[in-house]
Amino acid sequence: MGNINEIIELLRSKGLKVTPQRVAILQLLMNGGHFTMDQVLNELRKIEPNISISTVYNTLNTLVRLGILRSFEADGKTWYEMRKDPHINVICEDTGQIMDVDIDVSAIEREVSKLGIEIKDLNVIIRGNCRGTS
Amino acid sequence: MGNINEIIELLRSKGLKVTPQRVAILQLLMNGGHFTMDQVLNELRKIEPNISISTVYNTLNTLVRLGILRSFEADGKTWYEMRKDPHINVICEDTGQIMDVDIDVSAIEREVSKLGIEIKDLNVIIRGNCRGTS
DNA sequence: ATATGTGCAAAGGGTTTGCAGATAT
DNA sequence: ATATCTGCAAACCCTTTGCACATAT
Repeated sequence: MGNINEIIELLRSKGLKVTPQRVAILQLLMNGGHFTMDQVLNELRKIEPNISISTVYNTLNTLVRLGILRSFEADGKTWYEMRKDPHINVICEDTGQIMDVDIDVSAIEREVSKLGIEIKDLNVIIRGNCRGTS
Repeated sequence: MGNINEIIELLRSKGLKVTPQRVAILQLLMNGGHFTMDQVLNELRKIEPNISISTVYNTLNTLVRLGILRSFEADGKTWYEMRKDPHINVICEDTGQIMDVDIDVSAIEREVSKLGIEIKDLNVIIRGNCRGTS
């Protein structure tokens, strides 16, 4: 997790320059979880104290465009996560946290494709109360 | 569709005052479709030329809070629609339009409930290309 | 050497807020 | 009569943009 050589390889393969900022951002996100720009910025400042808002946005948006990250909007902010198998994002109204729930959504994809719609991205966002789950 | 007496009844039943602005907003949304605040404002100004941004926001947010409308976020904006059976919102990247696709999502609801999560709202948002569909 | 990336500050777009005057009950 | 609602303007996020300097290749 967060393997540096893997990250360098990934950036190079996409034609991106390998900068400390980009490596740090990818290391953070590769450990899993969901982050807003603000959360990324705060974490990154521990490692790269001078990293700027625009660099974080630039990087996140670039990585989304290249398909490395996914983004979705909730609570008035954009959230970023590593792109992986389609899943469900559950937003807990008590804790404000977002968690992944791995449920098969291929039935929905199949139905929608049948209608002639080419799916670029699928987001299942559930707002709820996760008390009872840890 | 947009039955005025029905709307008046609805507002009264929620303890809201029946104002021309609220009636007009509900009439618009009861005909179906998805609207941003801006779209609502533009439509409403045809009927109530002096209606203000804050009134539109106030009304939309109040109606969401009372469960009459649903809202979700996409493309940096909040979208509003009448609350009805769970369905899928497909955002067409070409036309920018949002359309409903009625697909059963109860399987997902069941799975998530099993995990002890109390669902307050379920959103399935698909970004795609609707060429081929009309 | 040079194309690309970074940091800063300013601008942009959507949404909320505070408040005085207006309106529904 | 009065609690609620409306409209206006200002304030508040979050995100993007322009540009000079710095850095990776």
